[in-house]
Amino acid sequence: MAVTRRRTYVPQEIEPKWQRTWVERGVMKAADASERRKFYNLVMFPYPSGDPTVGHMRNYVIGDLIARFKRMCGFEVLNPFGWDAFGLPAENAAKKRGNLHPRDWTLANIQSFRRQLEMIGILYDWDREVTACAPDYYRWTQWLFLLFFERGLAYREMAPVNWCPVDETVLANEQVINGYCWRHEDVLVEKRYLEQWFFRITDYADRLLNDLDLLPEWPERVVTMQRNWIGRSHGVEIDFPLDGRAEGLRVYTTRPDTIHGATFMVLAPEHPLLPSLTTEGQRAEIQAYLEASRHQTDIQRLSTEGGKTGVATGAYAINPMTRERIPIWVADYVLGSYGTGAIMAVPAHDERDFEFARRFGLPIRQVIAPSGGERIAQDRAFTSKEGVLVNSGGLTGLSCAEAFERIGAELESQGTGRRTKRYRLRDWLISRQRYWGAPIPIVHCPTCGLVPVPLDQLPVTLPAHYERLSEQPEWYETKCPVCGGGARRETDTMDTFMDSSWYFLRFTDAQNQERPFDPELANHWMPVDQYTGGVEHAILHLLYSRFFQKVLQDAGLLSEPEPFKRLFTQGMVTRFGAVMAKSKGNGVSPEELVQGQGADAGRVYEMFIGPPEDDVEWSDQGITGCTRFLHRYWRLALAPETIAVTSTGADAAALRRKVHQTIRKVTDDYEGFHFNTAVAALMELSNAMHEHLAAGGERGMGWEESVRSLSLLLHPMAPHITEEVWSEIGEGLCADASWPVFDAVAASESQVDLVVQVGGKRRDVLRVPPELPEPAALKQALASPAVVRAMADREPRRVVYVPGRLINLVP
RNA sequence: GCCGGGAUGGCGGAAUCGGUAGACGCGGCGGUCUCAAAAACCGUUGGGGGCAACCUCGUGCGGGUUCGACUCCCGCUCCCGGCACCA
Repeated sequence: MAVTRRRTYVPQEIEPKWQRTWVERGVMKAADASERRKFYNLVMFPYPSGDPTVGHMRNYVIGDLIARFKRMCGFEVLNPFGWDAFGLPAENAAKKRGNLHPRDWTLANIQSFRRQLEMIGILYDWDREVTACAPDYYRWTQWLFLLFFERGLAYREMAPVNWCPVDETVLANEQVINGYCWRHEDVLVEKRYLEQWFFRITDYADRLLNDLDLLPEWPERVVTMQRNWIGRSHGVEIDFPLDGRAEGLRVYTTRPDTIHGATFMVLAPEHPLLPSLTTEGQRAEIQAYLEASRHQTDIQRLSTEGGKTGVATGAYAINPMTRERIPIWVADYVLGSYGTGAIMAVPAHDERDFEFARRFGLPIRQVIAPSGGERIAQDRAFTSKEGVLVNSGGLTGLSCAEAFERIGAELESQGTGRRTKRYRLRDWLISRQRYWGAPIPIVHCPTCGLVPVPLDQLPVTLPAHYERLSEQPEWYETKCPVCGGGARRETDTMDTFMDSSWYFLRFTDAQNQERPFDPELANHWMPVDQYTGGVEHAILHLLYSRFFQKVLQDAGLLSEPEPFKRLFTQGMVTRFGAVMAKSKGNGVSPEELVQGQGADAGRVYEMFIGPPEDDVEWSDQGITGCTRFLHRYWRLALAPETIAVTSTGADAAALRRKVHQTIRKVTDDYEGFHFNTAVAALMELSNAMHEHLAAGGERGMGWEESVRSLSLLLHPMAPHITEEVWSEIGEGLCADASWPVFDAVAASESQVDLVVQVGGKRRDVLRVPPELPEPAALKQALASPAVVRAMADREPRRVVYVPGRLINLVP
């Protein structure tokens, strides 16, 4: 008998069947031409490691949930997937396992990863799959490089760069964390002076900063991190005359208002004027200082906190406001790479200058005083801008802001300075000296110089043989595309962040053989409506992608200024206190989950475990609550007759009310990413349904509505079990069904709890209509024995009444 | 050091335009079923007091505002994340 057969819920018996059905029916295929409103849902494409855990699956479950939910709400959903498949881990793994090729390792991982996604029921439009290491993808990455090159945004320059001695390649600034390599937390990055490729991201600094205002649906902290990373400051460049020389010394300061307090100057060790400024008497000491600082890594320079070092050059500059002669020092607390590499030091109003002046006995002169006239502490710098000028000649008495403008204007009219801005952001170093990346499509010709590879010769494919490109002459020896003479291919590859900076565009037109994408299709689908991924990409990937979007907008290929409309950053999953990973021995694999509790229970649990933006601790027994919930749902939907009637008095209107309250709650929670409370609401509904049956409730239309609604609301989280139930109670696929419609009338309560307080303390609860008028409420409250006792013959001096919530009698 | 986020039962967490603190779940306890156990199901579960109706304390700590504070304000402690000589 059919009923007997389906009395038990066995996830392994139904899950593969529905996974096949969804694929056969093309459930997640996105149509470019559709009557429906588009919704571009994207999860960050992963680097395909071999052993994904349920921790990794968390954001794919979130993405799948949103995609399924939006489809049911009537959107044409684009929900694609791909692989960030270039990069060093593949090379390192290949090296470790002998003669394995990075490509083979990567492609095997992709297969395994994809299988695990599929077995937990995650659907994508696989027709649009993108693989960064495939020639038909990196061909277009190279195409985009050449676009940047033509637009003057890619350049080659000798520069001191960050070098990771383990990976044997350079790193972008963004990939250096406190002086350590981002991939090896115990490996110090070295400084090397090399010729490298850069992207002029600093040209876009203002737009990258200003357009953050277009992103109200990004997490505040990500916006803040980007803002700080770009680090725009407004200041003034000032030329300080040098004593006894014609040329000046240019400095950058954000505090020109403190110029009367500038009692010395400091040059960075790299400053070009340093050798010519150094006097004979100081030369030996300066040489020794430079020698010492050159051998220091960044981390060592940073660790000199609490003890700044420096040497006087013997030269002097003239303070243009006070006409004083002030000494010029060299110190490595001034960076050669920021501003002009030289500063005016105002020890009274800058902590670093203060510390330096204290150490070397240089004069400290206060020129700003708190506006309130308070005395300032003598043992530290007064750095507030809320003050007025003192000891500042004709400017004395002005506020800091007024003085900034006045001095700026004065210097500009004299031609000795100008107001300007600076950024912390540096140009993006994109070249890497390894094998497993997209080759930079440039040819070095001894006669023609840097020659871009013609577009019709793309892609410049990687040689089949796995070895550093610069070691493979048979690959890099070529002919110049312009003059035909002997030439050499660029042997650097591109940073993998290049691949991920535009993949979301390729998804809109993944099969295009003529161009990276058709602008019309890209503009149809873009921007990404919902982007979900880890916070670890808050700066790097998201900043680079925004940069690409803007460059392509300038090139006329895109119309939107920003690629990602709404961003969600999910937390990590830990187990036994550490981030879940196969290598740490604390991972739970998708296979284990599917074979144990089933994909649906795992998905529901991942959503229920905690707020999705928080890190959460996986609990092996915590999941049982979700398993029980699914079993209960199964029994309610398919075998309600097995639930024992233990009382009478079922209320059909109450059930219907609960159903509609749940529709509203779950819909709002899905929209607002409160998946944990959505699960709780569905559990509540199933509890109410169970009580309804236990109280002898009938199983007519109201009951059916509750089963259908619960199935639809649960489907995005637990698609297999709901699909199986739907095949018994509904038409077509549950995945294709429409989202339930909320009925406000059905959801409204005729009677609500009214809390009665006496002096702010809860004394009783009354069942009353929600809009009960105050006099009636007061009358009922005063009739309550508990209230009579608490009032103790006193009269209410005051009554606070909030209809539908509480009445508070204040004696 | 600076910026941001947080602290609620045994545990994960709900509830923040100020209005029943602890939804939902885990675990615990008691029970049904069973030869027994598991599973499932039912009941119960913040602390203290009381036979009970009830009373009382309780959202990191100390103050304050309010009829009423997990929620707002002031001052702390601790935890997490980001940045860290950017002039």
